Amino acid sequence: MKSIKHAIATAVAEHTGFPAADIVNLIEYPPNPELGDLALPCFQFAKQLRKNPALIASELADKLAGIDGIGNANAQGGYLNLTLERSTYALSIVDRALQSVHDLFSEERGTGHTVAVDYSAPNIAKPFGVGHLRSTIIGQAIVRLMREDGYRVEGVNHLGDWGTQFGKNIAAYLKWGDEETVRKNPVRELFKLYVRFHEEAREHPELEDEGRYWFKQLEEGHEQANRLWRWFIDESLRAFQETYKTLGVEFDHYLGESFYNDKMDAIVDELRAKGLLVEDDGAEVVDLSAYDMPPCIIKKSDGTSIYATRDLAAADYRHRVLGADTLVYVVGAEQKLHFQQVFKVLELLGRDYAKRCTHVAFGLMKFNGERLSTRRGHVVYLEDVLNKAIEEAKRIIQEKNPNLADQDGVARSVGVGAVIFNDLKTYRIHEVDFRYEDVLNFDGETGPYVQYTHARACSVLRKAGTDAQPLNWPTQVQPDDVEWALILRLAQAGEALARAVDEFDPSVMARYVLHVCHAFNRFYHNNPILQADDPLRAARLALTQATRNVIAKALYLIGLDAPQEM
RNA sequence: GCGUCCGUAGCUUAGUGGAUAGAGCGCUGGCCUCCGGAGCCAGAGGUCGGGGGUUCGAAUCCCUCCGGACGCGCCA
Repeated sequence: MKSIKHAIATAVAEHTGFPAADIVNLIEYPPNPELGDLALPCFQFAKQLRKNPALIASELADKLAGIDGIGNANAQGGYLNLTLERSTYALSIVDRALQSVHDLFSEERGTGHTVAVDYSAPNIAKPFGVGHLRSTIIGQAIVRLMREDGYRVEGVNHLGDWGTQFGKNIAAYLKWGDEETVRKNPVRELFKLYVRFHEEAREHPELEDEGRYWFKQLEEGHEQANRLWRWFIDESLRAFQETYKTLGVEFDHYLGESFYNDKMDAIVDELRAKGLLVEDDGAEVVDLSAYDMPPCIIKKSDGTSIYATRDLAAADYRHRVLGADTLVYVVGAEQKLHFQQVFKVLELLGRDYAKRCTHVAFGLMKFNGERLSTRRGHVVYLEDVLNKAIEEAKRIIQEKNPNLADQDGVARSVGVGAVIFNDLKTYRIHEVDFRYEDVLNFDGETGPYVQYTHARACSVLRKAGTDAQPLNWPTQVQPDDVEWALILRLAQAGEALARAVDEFDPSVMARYVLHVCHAFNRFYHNNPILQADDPLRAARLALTQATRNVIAKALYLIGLDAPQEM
């Protein structure tokens, strides 16, 4: 699609004197396919050229009719509408989808860049709730999308394994904990203790001091404190790995906050040497009032570190050791100010990568309209959600496809896919009110719908037995309207990837693949494939396989499995 | 109070300067002697939160008001 747009823009630039690069962005898809395949509104040119838009459009139509690949050009109410030569174009798109679907999606725009993506980052000794789902799967999708676009990507899990909360964990465990009970169900028991700590702290605020005391002990290397802390981490990590395995999520590095304990002094010293550190109420801060921001606390008044300090050290580590020139943080929108402060401090430190830091914010996840709060023990366990979805998938399989092999495996792919897709399909900044009735509905714009479409295409190809034969679109076949609509969708894969990457927004890809599926299902419904006669049958089989490749790739990019049967 | 974000059909939402505002869920109706009905087709349902402005053209940009969420120094 890009090359044809380019050819059009070049010709229009010649005629109007406007830069071709700007014209490319003006080209759009007409609201109604009867108008044409591509359109260029000519209103912008009117002022400069001192002609009315309708006249410009019709002059351009004459000019463009001769371009290779353009079947028809006509003017309509200030718009220049263009129709492509269907069979030529069908061959080129289907061929690319069959030979190398990667090339259909990617122009390798990220070549030469390394990006560190920070995602998931669950807290040790706390359950993995649905709230953590968003960062985890948005981040995983961004990793795959950027890799597809040619970036070298380092996925980092910035585990919450340090901070005052562990002082609280330790204090609570020493007060009320019992080794035996914790050992049996570590995350759940530790969490119970943590919640109790906050409940009792409401009546006895001195508990907070006790928590801070134990955190200070931890930072100063107190032996028992460190042993307990290590234990909490081992147990939690084991539980998290299970969840990641179910979700199909992977990381290149597990680098928790504690990893930076010995790397913060360098940053603090540098801040001090550059005169950026000032004392304020006993704490050491970077004053950001010149940028209309509250100060960034670097050291608390009791001398212990804080998350901003760790984020600064982590940023340097990702740049220097991991080689990243671009840093991406997939973290909730409520931390927006924090990241603005950290990025500003990096800039003040003279880090050249500071301008290539992005906070990919997303909206809060609520449950039945209520805010989830780990402190108050209000959590929805992700494990429970996934299990329910998998059960529902299994139930539907038994109802609709009882002879399917590997029902458990497929039910897992479909159930998990439903949960992931439900989260990714909406623009990430919106709040999500998690409701089982939505997640467990497998009709309409859902993961199972996309997977079903993929399985259906696979089924046709299996029956045709053509998997080994080279397929392609025979040029003597003219695509009909339904086939053409599908081909045009496939042709937009590259635009979908580029936009998803530029906006760090997987929902772009999720919506794209929904459009592909709808176009394919329409095609499937209207046009017999296997019973067609040969040039047509070959064409439709090729289109089916091209579509299957595109769907499979898109599903992979947003982190869903693509079962061949379901 | 200040700052940021969000407000589009009953619900979830797409579209962020261009043609009659597009989908899905739910609701109503139609389509399996035919490649998988987790599908396809059609219908009802919209003062694009209100008002003002900029523009040939505004859901989209600016101002203002209303509603909601989040944030605003030692939690992350």
